[in-house]
Amino acid sequence: MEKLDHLDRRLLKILQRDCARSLEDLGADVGLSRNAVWRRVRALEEAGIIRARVGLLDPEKLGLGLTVFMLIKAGRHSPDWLERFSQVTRDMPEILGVYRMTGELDYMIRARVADVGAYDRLYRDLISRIDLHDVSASFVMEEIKDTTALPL
Amino acid sequence: MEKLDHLDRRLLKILQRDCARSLEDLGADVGLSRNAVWRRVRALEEAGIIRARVGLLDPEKLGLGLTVFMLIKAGRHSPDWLERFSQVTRDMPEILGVYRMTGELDYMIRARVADVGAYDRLYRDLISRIDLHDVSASFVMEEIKDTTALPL
DNA sequence: GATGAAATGATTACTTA
DNA sequence: TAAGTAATCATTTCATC
Repeated sequence: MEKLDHLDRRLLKILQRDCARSLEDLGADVGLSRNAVWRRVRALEEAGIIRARVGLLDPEKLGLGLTVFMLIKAGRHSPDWLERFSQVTRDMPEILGVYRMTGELDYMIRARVADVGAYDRLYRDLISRIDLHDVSASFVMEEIKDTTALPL
Repeated sequence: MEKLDHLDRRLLKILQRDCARSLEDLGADVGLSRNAVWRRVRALEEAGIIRARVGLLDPEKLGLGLTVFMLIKAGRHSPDWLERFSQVTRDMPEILGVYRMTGELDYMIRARVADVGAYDRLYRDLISRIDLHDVSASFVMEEIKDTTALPL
């Protein structure tokens, strides 16, 4: 896919906030026929620019009121260790994000759990599966902002 | 809305990975007629358990290859300061997440930018708008996992 | 929870600029 | 190459059982 033009950007801007809008509706917003919109959206999907359309659930209502960030030092730094760490964290559904970082801390984990007790179980579970040198947790008291919408 | 049953959970599990599936399709997966699925999904939306349906875009393909976490100490702790901090960060589209934390650091910001230069502009922009005592940045070298799907 | 009708929306083929 | 028109096909929505 070639460069995005102004209309592509406007469509993406809308779709990354609400992907349930009809083509007609989108067309009215950006000033195109529903077909022109359809073709553009399909091209954006095929190019992988739109990676997925997903439902965003309310964590509070599902009993997942606590977000925790875990700051991790690895201890070991072999490729095997990283491979295992990746596998283990990908397999744990409470873990939503795992990032290898620059700076003092080696890795950061973002997780969603019910409460501090559930975090403790997650922590024990994790360290039983993989060797970690140092782990410290920071809990989120307030989510001031949290969006999946990228700047366009 | 009353408690979620097994079928609700199965539907949510599917929808939070792909919300473009047809009702028929979903029904085949969970063993329900399209209409039974329709009613359940609508109830989940009305209860706010499904908060939104959004398109997830590929940050790399949009020239936003760098994720940065900013660890922030506030300096001031007045309600006014917090109000202004919230407003300022909500207004900056590169900033995707802002969290008030327990522990030593007061706030954490998650942002997406093109490169280190773009981060520097974001940083300057932020500190020009709000008084911050201490800011340190950690860049993401590798995204091992990053999902919007909650554990069900 | 199921059935089926009516309304809406998505997709295709074709035409135009 | 990109967009519009119109016909067709699929899906959603809703009344009724």
